[in-house]
Order: sequence, then structure tokens, then C-alpha cells
Amino acid sequence: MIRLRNTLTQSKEALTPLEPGRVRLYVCGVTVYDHCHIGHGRVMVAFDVLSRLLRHEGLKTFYVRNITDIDDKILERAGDKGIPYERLTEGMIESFQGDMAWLGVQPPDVEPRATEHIQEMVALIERLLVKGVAYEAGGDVYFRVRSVPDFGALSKKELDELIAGSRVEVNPKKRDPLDFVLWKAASDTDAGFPSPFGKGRPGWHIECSAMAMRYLGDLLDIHGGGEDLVFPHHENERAQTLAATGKPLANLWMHVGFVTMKDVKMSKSLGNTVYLRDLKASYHPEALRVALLSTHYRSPLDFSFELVENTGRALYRFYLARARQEARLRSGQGGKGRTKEARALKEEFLGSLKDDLNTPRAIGAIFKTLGLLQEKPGVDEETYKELLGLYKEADEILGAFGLEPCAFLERIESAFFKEKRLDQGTLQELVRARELARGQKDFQRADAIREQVKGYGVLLEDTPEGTLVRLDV
RNA sequence: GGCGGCAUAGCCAAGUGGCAAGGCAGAGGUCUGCAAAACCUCUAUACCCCGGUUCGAAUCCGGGUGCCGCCUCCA
Repeated sequence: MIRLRNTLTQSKEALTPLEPGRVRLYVCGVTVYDHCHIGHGRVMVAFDVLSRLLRHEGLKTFYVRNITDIDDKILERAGDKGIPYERLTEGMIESFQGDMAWLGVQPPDVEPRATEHIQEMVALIERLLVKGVAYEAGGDVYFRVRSVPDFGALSKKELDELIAGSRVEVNPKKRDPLDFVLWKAASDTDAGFPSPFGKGRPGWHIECSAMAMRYLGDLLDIHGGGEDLVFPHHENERAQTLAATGKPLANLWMHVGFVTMKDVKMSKSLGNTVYLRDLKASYHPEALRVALLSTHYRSPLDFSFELVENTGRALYRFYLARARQEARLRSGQGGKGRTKEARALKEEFLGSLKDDLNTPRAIGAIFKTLGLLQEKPGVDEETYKELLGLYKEADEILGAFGLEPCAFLERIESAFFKEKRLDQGTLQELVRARELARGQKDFQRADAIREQVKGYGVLLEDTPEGTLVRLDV
């Protein structure tokens, strides 16, 4: 049983799919007018983990994540750059997909684009017009918010209080200041699509309802996105779908908390953003992924480079311990039989994830296996097999902890040597020279070499098997 | 102003009624030519404050305080 917190009811609920064994999942993706920052990355990773977990639990999951490729910001940005908006969005979609691949986010089953579903949106708007809950005004079409009695249920807002606190400039075309636009008229020179209401483009909210309904039907099991989408975006999606179909679009609404920088929300409009693409050069994607999952998805995550560095260090230690354990087993040295503990950790891992995606606790369980590996003689073959099962599960669901230790270490090392401008050949020579000096008990020279190499961030450890090169990551 | 959320060690972060996970950082010890790594031990008499419920609360209830977010495009 998977339990998830529902924004609508403000409590954890057992996930009970509409159709047994199948889950319909829709997540609001990105508006492609700029590159993705860490906040986007967090949401995508969170729902990536959710979809992986659902599938791991044997639920056939159909995951739809949209791309908003037409809106005011896009047109504005393209205008600033003096390029057609399609060129801007194509470039940003490519950038987005590159970032997601780097982060290990699996593609959704369908990634619909707004511009390719104008027909569905127009049809839905027409439905709303027929029902009398929408009206045309000067080429625009608006949705009558007051036609939905429980408007505000999702975001816990009272209509009248919204008006009181409203800072929106009044649009004279609206009959009620809270009404939102379903279709926006375009001038002759503006980008736009033909429609029965005239040339124009869809409002932001209608696209998600239309595309969700197109691919998943009138009612979803789970609809998710960032916390800032609760109001107005999801509230409006819910209202318009409810008005059109009598169904509230989704049974369960999930929202991911913000990424902050020094406790202030990271947002494009505030300019305190760190883009995913800027992290690619310096960090292993697994370090960022684990860092993003080390805080529960609903809590704010205060981002810092230190956080990623610390996580990278912990991962390095993790893979080193595994490499050592594997070396022990290869050389035929047995360890302790700890299968009971290993199984308990495995249960803790999966149980945590099934309880509202408690990734921090699940990650804690993974790190607890380190204690088993590193305690005196390590573990025996059977126990390690059990642990490998856990790591495989972590790889499948979290998309982390499942690499071949050597693969991870080599990747870290190659990046390291590239960055530090110390080539491996020179290092090997120094290590040989030092071993020679040590053999002659010339410890002064040996220590000097160790110091020299340390300047490059390389640590030399003397072990019975010879010199071990370790990186100060 | 309205609504929502959060407050756990130096830092990050679990824990939702029964001895306070885990990570990072730090201290001491074992080991070592010296180190490092690893291991062992230690690092919150205690979970923002004040009341209450209970045999028992970080955990439930009431009242404060502080921080954050939404109410406007935003993941």
C-alpha cells in the first residue's frame, strides 16, 4: 500500500487507483522560455521517483507531463531576442531534455506540447461556453469562477477574501475580477491560432485540463506539480474540468516544496536561480539527485553548493566501501553473515518510500548498510547479495546508489584529473618514487611527495597492498 | 489583512504517544615510520516558549513567538 499526502484533504491517503492495477499520473511540466533551474529539477526528480515507485510496486503507470510552449513570457522573450517563438521553445525543450537525461529523470510516457493540442483546448472551451460557465468578451473567452460552488477547495481560499486581498489590475472585459482567461485574442501581427472565437492563443490553465483529459480521461489518479501551482493554476484546472465534466480532474493532488537559496524562494522572477546546466561541469549527477532527495519532497529545500559537495563526499565513501567489500569477496575473504540486518534495512528502505515518498529516511537506510560493510571483516557473500538487492532497488526507484562502484569512482576520478590539471601518468611516477623512498626508509622524501600531491587534492594512503590513491572530493 | 506550512545537535535531516534514524563537520582512542582510510567511543537529560491531556509527548490539544510561502507570471 502506498500512502500519499493529498493537498485537497491535507492528509495522507492510501492510493487507490480508479482502475485496479493502473495509475494515471499527470504532472505540470515546464514553460519553455528559459533553461531549467534546480527548482524544476526537484519537481521532476520527485515525480520521477514516484513513477518509478509505482511501477516497482507493480502498478501499470501512465505518466503524462506537459510542456507549455506558448504563453506571454515565451512571446516576450522571443521578441526580446528577435527570433520566432518556435525557435526559442525548440531550443529550450532541447535544453530541458538534456538536463533531465543528465539528472537521470526517465521520460514520461507522453510529453504533450500545448501548441499541438489547440484543437482539444478549443473543444473544451466550447463545452464550457455551451454550459454557460464561460463567456466571450472582445475576442477573449473567460471562465466564470463563481459558477463553481467549491472553487477554492484545493487552495483553501474564500472567493470574497481573494477579492479583498487582490492586487490584480482590473481587466474591464471580465465580468468578475476573479474570472480567468481561457482564450486570449491576438492581434493580426501576434502569434496566434485560428479558432471559433477568433485568432488567439490558449490561456495557461486550459491546456493542462485539455491535455490531461485527452491522454488520461476525465479523472486522474494523481495530479502534481510545484507548490506554487496550487493557486491559481491547479485550482482553475480543477474548476474548469469540474464545470465541463462534473469530475474534479484528479483524486489526489501532490505538490512539491520550493527550493530556496538562503531561505528565499528560488524563482526566475527573483533572479536567484541556479541552472541545472551550470552544475553539469562540476558535479556528478548522482550527487545532485541524492541531494535533492535528501529532504522530504514537501519541505523546503535550501540549496547550496556545499550541500551537493557534502552529498558527493558521502557517495564517494559509499562506493569506496562497496569497492572494498567486493575486493574482499573476490580475494576469497569471508565476512560476517548479517543477512537479517540487511533484510531489515531493505524493508525500511521500501517502507519509507511507500509512506508518502519518505526519501530522506530511505536514503538513511542505504547509509546504514555502510555500517555493515565497514565493520571489521565486512560481510559474507550471502549478505552482500542481499545488499546488492537493496542497491538495485535503490537504483530502480531513486535512480541512485546502484552504479558499479568502479564506474562511479572512475567517473569521479576522470572529472577530477581533468579539473585539477594533474595527469595520471605523473601521479603514478610520483607514487612509484615515493614507494621506492619508503622502501629505503627515506621517510622525509616520502612525506614530501605526499605533501606535493596533496596540493592537487590527491591523498595517498599506505596499505598492506600498496599505495592507495584517494581523492579529496 | 486572509489562508497555508514549518520550527529537532555546529550544519543538513528522519522520527506523528513508549529508551531522539542517517549524513556532513568535530573530539578522543586503536592501527600507522608518520599519516590517511577503516573501526571503537564521545558530541541534543533532550526536540522554539508557556500551559493542558496522558502512567507516559518531539509526537495530541490550547495559547504565544519566530521563519517561510500563497493570495500576481512562477516548479
